[in-house]
Amino acid sequence: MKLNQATDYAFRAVLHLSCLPRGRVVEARLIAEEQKIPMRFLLKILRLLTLAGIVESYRGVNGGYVLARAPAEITMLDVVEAIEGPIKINRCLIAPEECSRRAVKHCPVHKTLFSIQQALAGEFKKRNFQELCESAK
Amino acid sequence: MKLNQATDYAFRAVLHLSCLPRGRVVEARLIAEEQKIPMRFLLKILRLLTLAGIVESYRGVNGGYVLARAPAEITMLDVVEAIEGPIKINRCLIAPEECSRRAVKHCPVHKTLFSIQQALAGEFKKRNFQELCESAK
DNA sequence: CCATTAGTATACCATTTAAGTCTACTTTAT
DNA sequence: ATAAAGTAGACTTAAATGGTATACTAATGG
Repeated sequence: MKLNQATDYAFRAVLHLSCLPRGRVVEARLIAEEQKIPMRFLLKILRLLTLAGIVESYRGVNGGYVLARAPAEITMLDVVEAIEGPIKINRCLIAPEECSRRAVKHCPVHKTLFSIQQALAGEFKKRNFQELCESAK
Repeated sequence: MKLNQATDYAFRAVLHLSCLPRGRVVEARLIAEEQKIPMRFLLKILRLLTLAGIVESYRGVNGGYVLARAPAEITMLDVVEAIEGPIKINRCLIAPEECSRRAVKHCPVHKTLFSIQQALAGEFKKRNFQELCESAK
């Protein structure tokens, strides 16, 4: 029931970018130093954020990363899912075949967990990086 | 961001007991068979539930487990915490010393995660085993 | 056009955690 | 006394986590 360290780093990296003037490209190295994230590990995280369309990357001299859209349009859920994939709090919700048919049919636990999962996703979705950046000031 | 398999088993074990006539003592073996939980593993889980005061155990012939209180008084949060300990979605909330002072002071991420954590715990707390048992029928 | 800077792609590694099993022991009813 | 049932804790295997290393590609600018 815990977020990855990578997700925590991702929050901080996206927050860092969110607090910069819109459109400013910044190298991974600077984010790593500023946010105290191991450089190589951060690069992996930034790759995931890029693939998820949260940031854009530029290679070569003067390269780096920028937010792909306005901070207000990026939620914590976007970031969590970019790093960890869709939120699934329960094994059976991921692989229903792991539950015996009996369990699935008779066990209300799974239905309930699903609704809790939805609520949790909703909480992450409520928070965007413009707000986060404002409360950082 | 996922519950342990053990927690899922625990839900099912407590649900099983919740649906029995009040005060009925039942051996682990029966729960294991009925709920398709590996016997030895279930025993470990029941031990945790016992220590948490959710079930009571009786040793020896005709021994087994009973709920320690009414199903309506047992929430999913009780069970989650019995198995996994207090809900902590973020590393830094567990071990604040792992965050640099800088992060803690300047980073609104941690404050936000804490409020999400509270919401999540609230969701688990809302659900009790009387309700679960009723929806099992 | 090539040297430098910066991101990309993979493979690798060490630790920790999860899930489950094994052996030996204690308690209790009959 | 014996069999049934829970308790204790060491042990095992596999996967996930967190991080590193190596080699590559792309872009810029002198």
